[in-house]
Amino acid sequence: MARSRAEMMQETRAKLIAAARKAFAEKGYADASMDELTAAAGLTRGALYHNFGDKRGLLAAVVNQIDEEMAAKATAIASHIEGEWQALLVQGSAYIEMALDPEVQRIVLRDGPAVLGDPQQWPSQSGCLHTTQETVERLIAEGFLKPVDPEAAARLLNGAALNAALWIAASDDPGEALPKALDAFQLLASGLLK
Amino acid sequence: MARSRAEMMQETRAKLIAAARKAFAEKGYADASMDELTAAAGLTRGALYHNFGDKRGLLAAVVNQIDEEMAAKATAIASHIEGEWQALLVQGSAYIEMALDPEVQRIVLRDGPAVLGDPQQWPSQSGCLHTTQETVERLIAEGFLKPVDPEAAARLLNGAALNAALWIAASDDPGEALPKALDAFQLLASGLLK
DNA sequence: CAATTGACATACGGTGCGTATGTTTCTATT
DNA sequence: AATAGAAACATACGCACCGTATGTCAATTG
Repeated sequence: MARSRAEMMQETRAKLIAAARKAFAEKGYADASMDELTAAAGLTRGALYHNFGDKRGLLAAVVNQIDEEMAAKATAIASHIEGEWQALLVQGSAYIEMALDPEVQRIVLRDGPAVLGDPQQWPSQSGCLHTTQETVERLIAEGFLKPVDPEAAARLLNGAALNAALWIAASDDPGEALPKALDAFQLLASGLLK
Repeated sequence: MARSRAEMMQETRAKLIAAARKAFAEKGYADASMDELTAAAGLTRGALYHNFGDKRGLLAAVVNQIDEEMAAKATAIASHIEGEWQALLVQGSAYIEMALDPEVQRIVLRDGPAVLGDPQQWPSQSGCLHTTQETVERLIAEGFLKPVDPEAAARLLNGAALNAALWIAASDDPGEALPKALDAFQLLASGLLK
C-alpha cells in the first residue's frame, strides 16, 4: 500500500524527533549539530526548518513527546492506586524515578526550561504538573488536605520531586539516596494533610 | 598610588563579570556575544580567555558572585530571627523572594544548571542550599524535626522554593501568587515537624 | 494536461567561539 | 642597570553552525 503524503510527512517528523531525542540527550541542546542530526535521520536541514521552523521548534517537539509519555505513565500508575492520598504520594515517587532517566533530565529538566522558558507555559503544560494539580484539587474537595492553593501546592510538590531526582542522579550512591529522598518527600507532602 | 599588577587584574575580572552579569541577564547565556560583552567592558575577548578560560568559565564566575550575594543575604536575614524553625521558614521565604529577581532567575536558575550542570556540584555549592542544610541539621539535633536526611530535606525545600519562585515570576499576577506560594511552602515545611 | 503547491535539498551569508600569534608592560636575575 | 623572561591583554585566523534564500521534483488540482 502506498503511503499518503500526510503519512510520509508524519514519518519524517517522527524520524527527526527520534534523532533529536538521541542527539539532545547525548550532547545536549547547544552542542547538538543540526547537520549531524538530520543526516542521522537520512535527511537534511531543509526538512527540519520546513517541519519545525527552527532548532527550538524541534526541541519543543521532542519535549512534548517525552512529556506526554511521562504523563501517560504517571496517570497509569496512579490509576491502580486506591485512595487519592496514596495516589499522590505514588505519583510523586513515580515522577522522581522518571526524572532519574538521563534523557528526561537533560532534555526536559535542564535544556527545556533554559531554551523554552517556564514549563508551565508549554503546550503540554508539563503533564506531570497537570496531573498532580488535579489530584490535589480532588483531595482538597474531599477534605483530606488543608485549604491550600492547588496550583501552588502542585508546583512545590513537583519542584521538590524534581530536585530530589537531580540530587539522586548526581549522588555517588543513587541506591542509597533514593529512599532518603522518597522519605523526605512523603514527610513534606504530609504537611498538606489536615 | 599606582595599582599593583594583581589589583589591575582583579579590576579587569570585576569589569568582565559585571558586563557579563548584565549581558547574561538581558540576553541569556546563549545569545550573549563575547565580543559585545568585552567591548562594553572596554576590553577584548583576549582578556576573557586569559582570565576565565572560556565562555562557561565566565558564566561560572558570574554565578559564583551572585550565589555568594544570595547566601550572604540569607544568613543575614536568618541571623535576626530567634528560633531555628522560624529562621528556616524565613530563610525559605527570603529565597523565594530573591529568586524573583530576573537576573537570578535567568542566570542562576535557568542557564546555570543547563550549562554548568548540577548546582550541588558548583564550588559555591549553591550557598542557599548549604545554609538551609545547616539549619535543618541544627533543628534535627535539637529534636524539633523528625529524623530526616538533612541533605534530602534541604534539597526538597530548596526545590520547592525554587519552583515557587519560577511560578510566581511567570504568573500573571505575582502579587497574588506570592502569598499563596509562601503559604504552601510553610505547609510543606511543617510536614518535617515532630 | 498545464499550473500550482507542498516537501524537501542545496547553496549562501553572517555570526560567534576558541586558538594561535603578536605586542607591551612589568618582574626578576645577575 | 640591563636584559631575559613572563604575564596580561590585543589582534588575527579558521572553523562550525544556524537561518534563509533559492532550487528541484513529485503530487495535486482545475
